[in-house]
Amino acid sequence: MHESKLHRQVEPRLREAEVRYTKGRRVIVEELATSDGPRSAAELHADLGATVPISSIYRTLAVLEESGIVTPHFATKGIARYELAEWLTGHHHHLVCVDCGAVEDVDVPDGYEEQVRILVSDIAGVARFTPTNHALEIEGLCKDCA
Amino acid sequence: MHESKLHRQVEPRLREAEVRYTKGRRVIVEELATSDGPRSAAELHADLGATVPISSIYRTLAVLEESGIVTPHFATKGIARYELAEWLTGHHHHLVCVDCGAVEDVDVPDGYEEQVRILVSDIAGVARFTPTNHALEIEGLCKDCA
DNA sequence: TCTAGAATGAGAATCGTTACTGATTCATGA
DNA sequence: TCATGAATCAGTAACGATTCTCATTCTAGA
Repeated sequence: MHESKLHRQVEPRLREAEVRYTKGRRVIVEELATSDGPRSAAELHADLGATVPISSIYRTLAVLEESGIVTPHFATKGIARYELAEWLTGHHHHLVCVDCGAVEDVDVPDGYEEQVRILVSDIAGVARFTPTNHALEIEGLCKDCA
Repeated sequence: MHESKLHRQVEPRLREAEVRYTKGRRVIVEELATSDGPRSAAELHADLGATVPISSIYRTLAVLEESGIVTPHFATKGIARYELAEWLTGHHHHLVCVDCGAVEDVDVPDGYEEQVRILVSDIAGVARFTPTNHALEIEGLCKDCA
């Protein structure tokens, strides 16, 4: 996705939330857009060469989460990783390496995704649960750790 | 599941790992067996009426995890919840309430589960990923929060 | 029973994360 | 452009979950 297009999508959403789209926030959004999986605050801090204080990263992520720009992800013990929300990136699932903890995004072919949607609504119906989203986490060994 | 049967399953596995199946460990295993979803260390501490020190609970959970008796679960920010491993309870998935944070186990009918298994192995194949397990997390509102 | 190694209890230390504070930057209207 | 107040920033303190340390207690085998 082109950065400018991304910013054009994010900006109105933040304006609606009465939050400024500042340079610091743009940097985080761009960094998340170029990652191929969710990133933790510490990883973003390193990615950006420690140019942004860790506290600002946490604060920015909190603001972006509240505005629906990013979503948190908790597959690994003790740390939260964030990625751009699905309305920006499209629906996808995760490959979680049980060895090194890396998380990679994967797209699911439409036919399969349809099956999953049916499955989810059936299961939820039986349990009197109102589903809003679903996540298929595939655990295993990534190509580096295999 | 009868407690005695459960202990008969757990015991040899711990012996194999050269770990003792002590009274404190039995108490945690029993408590997990009677819960209908994963429990955090703090929740177990409360469930057991603070009779077991919180540090012992963490240590016991770590030992049980290493021996493959329990598996951790991280759907909620900042806290780990544990449940008996699937070889003791059967394969299942989770309903995660985005409002109150409660996690409930749910069984998936065989036909559906087969679809999911095929989906997982296909996706993993494309990404050169070696899957060991998968988890379908259904987020939404539980019957109390709807 | 005795002994060595394992497990436990209690508290301190650590880690990721969040909250707070004062300084700085920004957006707006004169 | 300049002044003003609001928003944001950086740095640090505080926080809760988890891990570590070590003295004590327990357990299994000699």
